[in-house]
Amino acid sequence: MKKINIKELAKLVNLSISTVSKAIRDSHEISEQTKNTVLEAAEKFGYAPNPYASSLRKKKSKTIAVILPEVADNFFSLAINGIHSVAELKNYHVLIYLSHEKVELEKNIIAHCCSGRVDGVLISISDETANADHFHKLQNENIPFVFFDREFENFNTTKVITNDFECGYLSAKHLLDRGCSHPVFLSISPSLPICNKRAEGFTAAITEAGIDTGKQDTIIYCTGSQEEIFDQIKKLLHKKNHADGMVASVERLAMQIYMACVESAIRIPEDLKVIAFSTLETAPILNPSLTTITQPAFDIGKTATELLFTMIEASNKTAVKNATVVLPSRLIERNSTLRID
Amino acid sequence: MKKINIKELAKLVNLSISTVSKAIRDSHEISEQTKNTVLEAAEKFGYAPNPYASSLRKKKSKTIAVILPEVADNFFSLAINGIHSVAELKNYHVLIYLSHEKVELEKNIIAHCCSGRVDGVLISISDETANADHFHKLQNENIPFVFFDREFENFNTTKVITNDFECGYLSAKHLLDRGCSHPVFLSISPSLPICNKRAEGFTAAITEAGIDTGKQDTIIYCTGSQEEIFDQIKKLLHKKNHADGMVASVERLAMQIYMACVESAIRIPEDLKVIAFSTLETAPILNPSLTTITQPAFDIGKTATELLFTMIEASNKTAVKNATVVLPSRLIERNSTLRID
DNA sequence: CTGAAAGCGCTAACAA
DNA sequence: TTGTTAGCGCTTTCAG
Repeated sequence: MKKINIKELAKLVNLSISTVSKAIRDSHEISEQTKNTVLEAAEKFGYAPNPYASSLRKKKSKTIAVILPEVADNFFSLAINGIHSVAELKNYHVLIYLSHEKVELEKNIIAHCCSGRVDGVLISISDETANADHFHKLQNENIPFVFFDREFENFNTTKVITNDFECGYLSAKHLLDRGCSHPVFLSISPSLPICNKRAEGFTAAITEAGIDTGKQDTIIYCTGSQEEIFDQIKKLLHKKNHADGMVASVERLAMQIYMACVESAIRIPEDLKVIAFSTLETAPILNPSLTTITQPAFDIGKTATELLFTMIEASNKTAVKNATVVLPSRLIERNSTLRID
Repeated sequence: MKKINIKELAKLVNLSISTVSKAIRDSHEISEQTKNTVLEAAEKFGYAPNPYASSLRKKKSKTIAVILPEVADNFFSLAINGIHSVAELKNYHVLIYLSHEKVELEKNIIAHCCSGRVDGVLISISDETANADHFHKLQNENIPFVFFDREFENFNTTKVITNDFECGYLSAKHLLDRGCSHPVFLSISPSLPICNKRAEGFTAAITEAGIDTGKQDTIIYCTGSQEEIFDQIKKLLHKKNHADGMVASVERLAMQIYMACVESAIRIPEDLKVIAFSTLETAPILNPSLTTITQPAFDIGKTATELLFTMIEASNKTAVKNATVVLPSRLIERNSTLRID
C-alpha cells in the first residue's frame, strides 16, 4: 500500500483539498455527511496526515523533549512513566535524550531543541553542568522548559524538585539518632545543586549535633565509573576509624556501598548504617533491607509535564513561569539503619 | 533572539538561498570561503535549519520510534541505553512510546509510526498482542522495523532475541538439581511468545525428569496489578504441598515472590528456591541474593538498533530482512537456589 | 561555484 | 458548507 497524500485522497472523494483537510480534523465547518465520506475513504486508502508537513505549517510539533543524565537510575524510569502519563493525554510525542552526565552533550541536545523540533523540554541537568548559557538560549528562543529533580540553581524558570535540604538534614539526624557518631555523606559531584543541598542539610544536622565537621571529612565525592566508585568506597571502609554511617546521595552509590561491605566483611547495620536517596523497589528485600529517602519520582515527572503544558498552552508564556513546586520525599526506615544496643 | 530562517540568513550574507543551504550542509559544490561566511553568520545569528521543513522535503525524519510495554522493568532501561548508544552515533532522534501492555495502544502507536513520523521502529510487543495486523501495516508502508526481546512469533522480519527455550530448560534443570521436587513456572501471559518459550523449555526439563506435569500445575499465570499478583503468589504459598521452587519469567514477579515470602514467613532457599529472568543490578545484594537468568539487555537494544539502521540505510529494504539474532542469556547462581542438605 | 524556481504535504485566509 | 490559493522552510534539479 503506497503512502497516499491529501491531494490524492481529495481527488478520490471528489472534494477539494481544504475540505478534506478540515474533515480529517473534524472541523465544525464541514457537514457530517462529507466528514463520513472523507473518514471512510481515509480509512479505506490508509491515509494519515504527514505530521511534518503539518508541523511546518502550524509551527507546532506536538512533541516534547526529555533530557536525562542517564536512564539506569530507577528514579528516571519512574519519572518517564509520569511524563508519559500526561503526554499521552495530550497526544504528544516524547523524545528522550541522554546527556550521560556530560555538559557538552547537554548543550548539543539543547541546540537541537532550539531548532523548532519540540514545543517544550523537560530537563534534569548533568552533574557537570556549571553554567546556564544553553538554558538562556532556550529561553531566548521562547521554548518553554522546566527543570525536574535536578535543577540549575538561581535560574529563573519553572522547576519541580523535592525537599533536598530537609532530607539531607533528616538523613543525618536519623543516623545520629540510631547511634552513629561518625556519619559521612557520599556525593557524586561538588557542582550538582541537588547533591549540594542534600549535603548542606546533612552538614547542618551534624554541626547542630556538635560534631566538628572540620576535623573529619564528612562530605566525600565519589566520581568515575561504577568500578572506581566501588574501589573508593572500599578504601573508605578500610581506613582506621572509618565512618559508622553513610548517606548515599544517589541510588547507584547505595549499591556500591552494599557490594563493598560484602567484600570487606563489614556488617550492615552493626558496623555501618546506610541510608540512601533512592526509589529502588527492591529496597525492602535487600540484605539488609535498605532505609531510603524515597522521592515521588512518578509525580515529579507528572507534575513537571503538567506545568510544561500549561506553559505550552499559555498565550503568554512568561505568565506561568517561575513556579517552583516542591514535592516532599519520605524517609522509610528499614533494617540498614537499625539501632544496635 | 528571534528564530531566523534560511531566507533571512541568505539576505544577511548576500547569497542565494540555495547557496546557503548547500553551505550549511557542507556541500562540495561550495567554496571554502563562502562556507566560512555562511557558517559564521549562522553561528552569529543563531540559525538552525528547521528539521521539519527538511524532513518534509527529504522524506527522512532522522527519527526512530521505540515501543515498549513498560519502562519500570530494568531490562528496558538497559535496552534504551543500548538503543541510544547507536542512535547517537547516527545522529538520530529517539521517540519512546509505552504500550502499557495493551494491544489497542500498541496499534495506535504503530498507526502514528505509519504516518511518516519515523524512519524505523524498534518494538517489544505487549503481552496482549495476539495478531499481527498492525505489523503488516508497517510492512506495507515499507517502514523498517525490528522486534527485540519480545517478538511476534512466525512473523517474517528481523528480530533480536535471547535463547528463551534453552533458558527455560536451564531454569528447571537448575531447580531440580538443587533439590526441588515440585518446581513451578510463573508466567505473565499465555499469549506472550517469550514467556511461552521459556515455559516450554521449563516443561521439557520437568517432563524429562519424569515429573508428571498433568497432575500438578506447573505453569501458573500471574496477571493483574502488582497487588493482585502479590495476593495470587501468597495464595500459592499457603496451599498444602505448595511448590518448593519457582521460576519468575519476568523481573517484577521475582519481587512479588520475595515480598510474599517475607509476609508468609517462608524461607528462601530453605522452603522455596527462586530463580528469575532478570537484569536486576541489586540481585547480588538481595536477601537472599537472587539467582538470575540475565539477559544481555544493553546488547539486545544495541544490536537491534544496528540492524534497524542497516535496513534504513539499505536501498533494497527487503534484502536485509528476516535476520534472527539470538544473544544468549547467562544463568548466574546465587543464594536463592542454594542446595540445602 | 552560485542562483532561480519548483514543490515536499499540509493549513488557513479568503472567496464563493 | 465548500473551494481557491498562498505560503510554512527547506532541498534539489537545472541554468547560468
